[in-house]
Amino acid sequence: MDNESNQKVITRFAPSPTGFMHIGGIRTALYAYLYAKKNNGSFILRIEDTDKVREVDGSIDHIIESLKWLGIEWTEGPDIGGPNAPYKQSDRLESYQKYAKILIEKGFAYADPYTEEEVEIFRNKAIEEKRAFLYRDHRPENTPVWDGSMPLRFKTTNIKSYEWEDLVRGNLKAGPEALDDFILIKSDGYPTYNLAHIIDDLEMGVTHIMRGDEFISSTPKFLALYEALDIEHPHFVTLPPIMGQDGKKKLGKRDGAKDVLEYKKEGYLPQAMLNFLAFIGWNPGGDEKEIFTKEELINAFDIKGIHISGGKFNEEKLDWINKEHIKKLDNDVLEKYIFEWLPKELQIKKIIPLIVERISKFGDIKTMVDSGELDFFYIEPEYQAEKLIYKNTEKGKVVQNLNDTLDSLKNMKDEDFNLEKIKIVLMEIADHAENRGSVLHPLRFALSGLDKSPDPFILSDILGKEKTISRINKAISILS
RNA sequence: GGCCUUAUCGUCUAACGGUUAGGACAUCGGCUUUUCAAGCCGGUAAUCCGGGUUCGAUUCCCGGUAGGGUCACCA
Repeated sequence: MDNESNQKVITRFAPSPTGFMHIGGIRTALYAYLYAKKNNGSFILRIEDTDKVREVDGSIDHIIESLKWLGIEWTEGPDIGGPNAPYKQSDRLESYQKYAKILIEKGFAYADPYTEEEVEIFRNKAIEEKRAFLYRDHRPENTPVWDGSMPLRFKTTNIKSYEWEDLVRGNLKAGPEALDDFILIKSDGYPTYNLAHIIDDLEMGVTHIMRGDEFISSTPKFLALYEALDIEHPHFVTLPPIMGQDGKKKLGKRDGAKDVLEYKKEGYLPQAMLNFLAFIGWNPGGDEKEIFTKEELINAFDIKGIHISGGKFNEEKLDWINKEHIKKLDNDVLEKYIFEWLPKELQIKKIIPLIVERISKFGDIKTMVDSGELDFFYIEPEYQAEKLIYKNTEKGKVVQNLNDTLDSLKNMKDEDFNLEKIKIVLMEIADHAENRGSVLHPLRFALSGLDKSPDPFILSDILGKEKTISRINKAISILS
């Protein structure tokens, strides 16, 4: 346990319901979850719905569905309640009001009489002059009594540099420029993130805050607020950014970050996703092992292994991880997974072994379905004649081989037409040919019409005698 | 622009002053098999640049360069 103080670890994931969950958000949730689990602590799901303009209907359900799919389970949250309920910030307005009043009384907060437009003018002037915008440069001398109709701002009274410890980044510092009179309560009565998250973390006893590096810059403001309230701050755990596939930009909703549930639709296993996400920005050290189950991740997780620099989202690696997790599935689980993805026409027991055989090679069944690898079963394949030719084999020889296989298969009794017997019959012909490929390749192609496909034995078995024979006939006629 | 911050193969990374700089994905080559694939084996490939500190720097310090973040009545 790397929790020094023997205090129970309490982490939280606090998304705002402004749309879908993307990779970055999920990864933050995952680390908070893993750390809490590792230390037998609590993991809180808290909804930060203080921005009523940006709120998107259905987001909360979507967030919950995303986390549940991945198996990231919370011990307290809006759907299950808990000792610190409620878990939606819009239901906690009284708390924020209470602390706002305390701040006003202490002289740490004041009403902002400017309109948004007036502040905007100040800001634009600063941008024009290539300065950082600071509201406190424009702080009015005499501020009105706060009646809730105006924003309430934090009053920065101690302009100084701050230094603080981050469990990942070490000692961080920022100059006085980072301090400003930020808004605590908006004119619509809702608190800003700045105030709300600090009050909630305090009331919920959060010990470790996992969050992205975009919060480093605003940490001095939070530190000033912690000081004003005379409370201790939780440990800061800054996570490295996840960059987009193309390389440069931090992965965000605007830059093509996908909804995690999209990955579910694409056939990725939740455990593969979890494994992959954990490894963008964290590593247990050592070599070799890269495939981890959720339990193994919990066991291995350590804040010391979190990286400081960002990593790119690499889908090729995700594909490989997914493949490895598919290989680990028990047969009955795998069958269930396969059936979920199969088109109705293919939902027959007999095809399962074929797919089981193929799936660990392709990595995911969605790819198999989308690439048309399974269409051969109910759609007669179309292909170019030359595709039937194996390497340098003469055309006449190919036709002859196809005729030989056709005759042998025709002669099989219907009740003998099964995988085992088909294999014996076909291998008999193949072994007597100058090379096996000249027999097996044309047959495989005639049956599937695919460059990559299962072997001709299993194809024949699944298609059945009638379809197998008619497709061989078709191939012969194409070649003649 | 101010402030903060980062930097190892193409990509994800290991290394906690001393290694032939290791692994994985991708790529390339070989082997094997029942065609293709898959599998197995192997190869190519990296410490951003310049100064220090040190007997010795990927590792510590400074500067440069290049990235990222932030400067909202968003979180």
